[in-house]
Amino acid sequence: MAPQDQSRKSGIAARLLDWYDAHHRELPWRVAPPKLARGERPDPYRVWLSEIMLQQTTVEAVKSYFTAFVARWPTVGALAAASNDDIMKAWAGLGYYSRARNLKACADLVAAQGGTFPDTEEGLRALPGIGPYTAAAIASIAFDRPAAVVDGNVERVISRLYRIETPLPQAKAEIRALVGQLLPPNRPGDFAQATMDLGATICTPRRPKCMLCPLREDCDALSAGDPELYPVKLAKPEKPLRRGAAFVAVRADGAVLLRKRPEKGLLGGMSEVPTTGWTARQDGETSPDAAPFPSQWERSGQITHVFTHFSLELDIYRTSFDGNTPQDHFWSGPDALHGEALPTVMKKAIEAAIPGATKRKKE
DNA sequence: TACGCGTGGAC
DNA sequence: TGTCCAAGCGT
Repeated sequence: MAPQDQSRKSGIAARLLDWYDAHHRELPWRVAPPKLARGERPDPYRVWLSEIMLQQTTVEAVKSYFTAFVARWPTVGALAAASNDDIMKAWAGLGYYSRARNLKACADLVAAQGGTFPDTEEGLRALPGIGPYTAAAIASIAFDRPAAVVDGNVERVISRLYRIETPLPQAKAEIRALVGQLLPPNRPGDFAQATMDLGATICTPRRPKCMLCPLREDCDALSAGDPELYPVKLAKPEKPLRRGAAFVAVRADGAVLLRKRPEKGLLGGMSEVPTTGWTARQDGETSPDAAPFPSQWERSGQITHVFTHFSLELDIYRTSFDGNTPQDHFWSGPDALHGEALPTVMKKAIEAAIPGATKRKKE
């Protein structure tokens, strides 16, 4: 690298760290720079837990889940001792449920090693649910390792800083290399968090606040006047529409009939009301013939829900039922329903049939 | 490499 | 409204 390039890069890192010292966000899982300077270290368990929860998930959505998890399971050993079912219930609503299954698998492995997390990128990368980003994040934030942390924020900051025309995800390798060159040797964890904070608060996807940016003098895209055009991304495919029906059976005591979904795949390991398959769109009405048992099914509305790769329309049917419990189903009483491992789409379905049923009871 | 995998908020 | 997108991972 030419000397002037090296000088530019160390300047960028220094300006970013100065900005972070003054403007970093206060987050429940974060140890702020002043405490780090006094020798305080982050708890690797809390760093790991927060990073898993934050995968493709907003900080605001994660906060209450993180607080609840660490209050209930303060250590990785406590989490390993919990049941899969309790963890799925606690995760319900946060989405991407394979994360919860991998969380438990990872906790079991770490607890079996004495409760100590690996302190290298390579060691962390071998654990379930920990990919390139999360391994680098934990290694740098919890263990002060000089790792190149590249998430969506970093991709955006770097692609604007260098006005990278290569579309994502193709540009990822180039971005990772640039981050590696920018990385300051003394504060890798703060550098990673600073870049992410900058991306989340200043270098935002739309209407970035360039006038407030500590890197405005360094930014190629700002110089060219078009920071919002970066990062360049490939067009996304259209979302197909699928349709189906969901069946809400209510017992005289208010209990709702549920069953458990298969461990793998969409909403794996979560609970649901019985439904038909979710097929490509068909015209016309669904019919109650596909219900788990014959009954006086009454059409009770329709819900729509949008998943990552398809939209779903479910016709909702309701019935009162007091016969035998169908095979592989179970009843959840009105006091238990809000604590079930119900994904949001299933709460919507139940709410359409029994308004208020999944809401937490008032004390 | 490309796809499957949730949810809620911002605009 | 629809569209984008948020601290990605597993296969």
